Amino acid sequence: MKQSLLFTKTKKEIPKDEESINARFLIRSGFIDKLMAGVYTFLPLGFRVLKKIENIIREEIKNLGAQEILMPSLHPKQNWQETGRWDTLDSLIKFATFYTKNEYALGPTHEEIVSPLMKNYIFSYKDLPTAVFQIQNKFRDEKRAKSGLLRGREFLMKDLYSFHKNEEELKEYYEKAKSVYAKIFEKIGLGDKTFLTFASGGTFSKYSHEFQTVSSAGEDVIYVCDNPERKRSASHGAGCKIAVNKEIINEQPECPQCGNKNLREEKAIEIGNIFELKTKYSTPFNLNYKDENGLEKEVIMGCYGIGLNRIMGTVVETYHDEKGIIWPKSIAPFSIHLINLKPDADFADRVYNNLQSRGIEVLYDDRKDITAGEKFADSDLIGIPLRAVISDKTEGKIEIKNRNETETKLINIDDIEKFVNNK
RNA sequence: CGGGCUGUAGUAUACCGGCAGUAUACAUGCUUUGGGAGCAUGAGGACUGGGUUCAAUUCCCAGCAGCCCGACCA
Repeated sequence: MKQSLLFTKTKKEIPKDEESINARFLIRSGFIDKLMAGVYTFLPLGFRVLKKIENIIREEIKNLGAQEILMPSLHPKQNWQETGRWDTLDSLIKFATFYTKNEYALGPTHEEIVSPLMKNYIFSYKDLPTAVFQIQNKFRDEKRAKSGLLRGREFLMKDLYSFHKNEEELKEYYEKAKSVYAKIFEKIGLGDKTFLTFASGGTFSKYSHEFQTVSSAGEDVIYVCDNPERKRSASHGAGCKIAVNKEIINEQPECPQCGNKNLREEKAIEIGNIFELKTKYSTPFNLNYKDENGLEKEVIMGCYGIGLNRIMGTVVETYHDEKGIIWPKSIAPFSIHLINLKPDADFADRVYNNLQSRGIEVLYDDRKDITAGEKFADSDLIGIPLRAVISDKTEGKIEIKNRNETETKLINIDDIEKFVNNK
């Protein structure tokens, strides 16, 4: 992508009325644009990041055998009345249309839709287990949207629903979902700071589980265990990686996994959660199946969510310096930021075309009449992990630098790929 | 939903009961190119409604919007 063609521009001024680091950097650098409180447009750069996150999630969720679908955002009133949540769920956005006076809701979650949907397809124990997921915008009437992408009124979410014959089968799936989730956050670059957190609400383990990323921008308070004696197999060994949510710390004052009593209080952002729904939604919608003996039984359900916008905001909160964002490679909008400082673009154009032909995602700052300082400042702000500079000083070579380092290297064009692919 | 603060140009801000100023971004021209460059010229502005007043962008009230704190958050 040639930067001269990018319609967005960076801004020097810090946006008024944006306190959070993620909103400030993402708006200044042209990743997002605010429409209203908690509602943002994803601009070309931001959209690329969102898609990267989405693809990582999609790829991993396949390991759970779930099939991707897309359910409507516009929901009929009746489905929400079946469960009573039309009246009890404060954050449900409800409205009546002007002409027909029909009443609808905008989907904040999809238990009320997916349960009657699957009733059309699940009849027998032979149809179970099965699972569906979607990546879709959700709507919630947050009383107080805040902190940029961290708490929005419209946001992209991956929601997965699993259907089982019995609780043992659900539990098995639930455990598998736990490890898939850990893998996802690892890939996105939040693994080191993300803790499997025990919260209230479960039954078979008496807990539900949240994935909480330690951050000063977080709204939640958790008590983390990073006991190095007990390393979680799925992680890279940053200790136990378990935490307890504040809401249950009094009943659960020690690490549920290793018994460590020295838990550390931290603020954290909830970026994912997993719930056992059991028959909470199969009952009102009569979602049943026939077992081997022809007996009618209720389908056992689980649900599993990940907030994509929130992940993007959390990454910016976690990885930045005073100059701008520092994207992890896996979700950066581009792999390399190529900057031309020479008066003529011949060599830089060749390098750009060469990289493109090798399938490397490159943002090429080909803008004329922009000073070196401004290009560097923009590059730091946008935060692509690798920067390549071509100037009169580089004499046919390319100066390369990681965003999070100060050391530069002069290399030949053929060696660029090594830097793109390696850490 | 309670409390507080704030609405001035695309953005960020200043002053003021009587001609609204600056920076940045934008347009044009020239100069400039290793850390947000310089000169010149140009275009662009007081959230909405009501009140007080000879006169309101300024003071008062209401609405709307935004931010912060709290409560809430499948």
